[in-house]
Amino acid sequence: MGLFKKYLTDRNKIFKNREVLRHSYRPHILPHRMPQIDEIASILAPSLRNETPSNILIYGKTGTGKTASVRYVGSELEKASSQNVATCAVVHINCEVIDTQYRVLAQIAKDIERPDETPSDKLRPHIPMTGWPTDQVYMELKNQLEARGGVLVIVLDEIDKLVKKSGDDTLYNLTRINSDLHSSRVCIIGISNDLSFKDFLDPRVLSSLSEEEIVFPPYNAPQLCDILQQRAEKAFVLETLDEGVIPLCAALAAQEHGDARRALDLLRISGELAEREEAEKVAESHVKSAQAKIETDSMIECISTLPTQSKVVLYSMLLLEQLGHLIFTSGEVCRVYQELACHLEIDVLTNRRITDLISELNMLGVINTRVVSRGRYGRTKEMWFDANSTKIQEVIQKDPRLTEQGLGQMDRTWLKQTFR
DNA sequence: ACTCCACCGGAATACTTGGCGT
DNA sequence: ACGCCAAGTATTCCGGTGGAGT
Repeated sequence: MGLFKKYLTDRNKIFKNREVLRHSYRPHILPHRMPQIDEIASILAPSLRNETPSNILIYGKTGTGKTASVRYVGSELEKASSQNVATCAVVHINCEVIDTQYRVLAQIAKDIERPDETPSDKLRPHIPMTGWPTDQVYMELKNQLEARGGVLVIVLDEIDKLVKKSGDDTLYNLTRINSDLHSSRVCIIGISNDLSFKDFLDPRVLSSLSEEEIVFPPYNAPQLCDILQQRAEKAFVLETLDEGVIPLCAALAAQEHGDARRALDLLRISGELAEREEAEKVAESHVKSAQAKIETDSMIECISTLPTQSKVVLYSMLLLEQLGHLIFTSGEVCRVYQELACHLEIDVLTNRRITDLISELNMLGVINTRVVSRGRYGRTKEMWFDANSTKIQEVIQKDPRLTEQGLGQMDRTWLKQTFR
């Protein structure tokens, strides 16, 4: 009973409304996105006169406000059309969740069902979540579109995921659906954060889909400041943020590709840290700890999901570091790995494979590597940890096969002799 | 049953500079 | 002093395999 009491009382010292800082929160004003919003709006405007708007392809890194902007324009469009004769509707589909042709078509059909359906609509068969041939779903969707008329804007969020998982058939069908329709029109907006997905597309689909292209550039530090400022006013109790907090969050996130989500995470976690240590205000020191926390958290997450073999390779490096080596070569790591793998009675991979795993660890940012040529003594790759490796060791040893007991019997004298 | 993908390793080729021959 | 060689992996290319998904 009394356990949570202290959390209930003076809890609102720092946060007024924490939800405002979450990714799912949708602000009413999107700072520094007016040019993009205006462009989208001007492209979609013909739909209010019952004309077909151009299809749009939108690019931009994560956290640049693509989805939020499109949703904003979409809701404004629906608002405008309700005062107008023409009927415009917007369907928003996240292709990371809905990732097959069947489910995309079914979802669109489901979303355009109107609550005020006439009796004849009631007779219309409901598309089941599974069971129909895809062309039948396609036909049914077409019928529904014809029945409701007007213009339907279909937003395909994370469209690259859809193309990657189930090819470009869906897009092909959707782009040519207009030629089968008489009393209604369809417009497609594709949102992607990966430019290279165009390569997987049929040229015809691509040209039809990218009649208009809009790029969302990353935010710079001052822009992120504005965004944070706007949210902070709603999220935090007045005067609980030190002056430098927001600029620091913005600067750190701007270094990291200008991701607004990252900036909001930083701000939120800074606040949570301050709250936890019952500070009066959020200080810059909290932001720095938040940054470190985010980094180690993602590192821990990353390492713990590594395949066993990679962990063993990483452990080999840790052993070398404990022997006082700050920098090790691939040859050394391979030798330690082989000994280690032998003791653990797991498959011993060849050096060929180890070098691949090392490169992978480098890509993930767990270690740093550098290729060096040592003249007569060959060419090798040097690697080292940059953060404190103790965290990494803790995570690695959570793997049941890599605990101290399992390795206690290992012949460490061999190690010491070889790598003095 | 069939396809696709992640994982694996062999062989060939690329790379770079200290050392050695001249 | 100069230039080529060789060491020792990196890197690339490619083909095989087993398991997951459909």
